Amino acid sequence: MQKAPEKFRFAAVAVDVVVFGIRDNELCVLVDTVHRPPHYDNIPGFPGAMVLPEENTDEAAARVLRDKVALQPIHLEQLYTFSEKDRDARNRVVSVAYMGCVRPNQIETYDHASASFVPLRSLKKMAYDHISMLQLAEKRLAGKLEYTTIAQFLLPTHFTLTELQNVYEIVKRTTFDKRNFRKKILALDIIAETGEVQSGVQNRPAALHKFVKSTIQKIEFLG
Amino acid sequence: MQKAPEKFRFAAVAVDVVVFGIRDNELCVLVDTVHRPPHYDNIPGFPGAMVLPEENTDEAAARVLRDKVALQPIHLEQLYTFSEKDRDARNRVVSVAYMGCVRPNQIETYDHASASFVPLRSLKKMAYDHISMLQLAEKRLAGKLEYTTIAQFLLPTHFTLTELQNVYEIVKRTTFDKRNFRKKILALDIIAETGEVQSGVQNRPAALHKFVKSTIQKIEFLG
DNA sequence: GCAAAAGTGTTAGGTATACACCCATGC
DNA sequence: GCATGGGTGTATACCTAACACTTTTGC
Repeated sequence: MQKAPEKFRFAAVAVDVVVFGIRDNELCVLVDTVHRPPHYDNIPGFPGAMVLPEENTDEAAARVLRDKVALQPIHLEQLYTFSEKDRDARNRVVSVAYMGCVRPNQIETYDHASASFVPLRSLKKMAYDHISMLQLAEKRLAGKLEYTTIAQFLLPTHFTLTELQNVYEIVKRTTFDKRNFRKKILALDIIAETGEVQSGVQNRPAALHKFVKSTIQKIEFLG
Repeated sequence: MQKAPEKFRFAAVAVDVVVFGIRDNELCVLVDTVHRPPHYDNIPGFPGAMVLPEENTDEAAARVLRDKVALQPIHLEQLYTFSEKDRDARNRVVSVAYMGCVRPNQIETYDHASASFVPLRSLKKMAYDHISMLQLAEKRLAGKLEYTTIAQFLLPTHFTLTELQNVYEIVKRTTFDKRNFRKKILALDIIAETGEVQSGVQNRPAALHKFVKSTIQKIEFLG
């Protein structure tokens, strides 16, 4: 594959990845530390990298997570492309942003020198235009809960109905009636009992459920 | 603004624009003629161009329509970014695809040497990966009808309720009961009577309506 | 037996659906 | 007066929302 003509190659194509996960009943994102004097001095930013000649942007997003922050997200999808001329003060970079999800155990065991999962509310300033990315990603995630089974990627494979309801309540910043939530979600036929129950809890153990399909599905609008 | 380092500038960033409009009760898109031997020999493709140093991709998409096909769409939004390594056989091009809408009078009066509005069903083969873009854009448009007021951009500013219903039926490839459709759409309080009626029709003239807000709004899910 | 979370039904109000006829206009 | 599309109401089924108590377990 040839390079494009020089005059059109003023910009680099990058990917940045917003990875969501839930910890301690809070929505968190994975941020790395950006240190690029003189513009950025140890400020949080999403993991990202330039796209390489031998990969497309999906592959670049997966590589960034694997190689830069040692993480394999359970779900990854394209979010939006950010192309403002001055979004990177050093030179022209067009960034294809991705959104990902990880399960709670991936957060609990996560350990990295510079990157970590932090609650959304703790992020006031971020490098580049990453605050815009975060806002858009959060909206997209909340939206997708309503019409897809994306919630499964923020849960263990086997989970209780209360845990599932918590995902909805945390991401959508609202509360639901327990009985109505269960009726609605069970009527969709997207989850099934595993037959197992919780262990090691001090109260009545809840029945464990799983998503019938392990890939993302469309569901009927779930307020 | 500097250029990015040479090693990351192997790709060019392009935009391609999928413009929808309705003519003769059919959903049409604007296609231009791609003639790039030896790969493409007068095959339809969406208008596109390389992004220039002095613009972002939104601006590039607007410029492409203005300068290449002499069209000012009434609505334009980012669709998806296509980055497969071999999507352009000549060299590496990452394309940020946009979706636009035009009103019927813009189609009726449209006249251009190489570009034209054609019904979707007439497009079997297209240049590059433009068939994928078209499929995604069509799905996005149908989806957005349900939860936004995007339909307004496919209609004259003053329209009849039947015309509005036709937009939904054509794009979603289905039919609705007239009374139920009207009840639902009127209950949303997004459209108002203009006080005018149709003229020059052979039957009872329909009342003309308009969208209360001329920008795209979120609405409650409208099946 | 107490603390903690799990699990479960009913009712009422509102929404969605199915359905058919009369109206206004131009020719 | 006829052809054409415009405009309207009701009854039923379904879905949604509000609401509180009993069960099971570990300690």
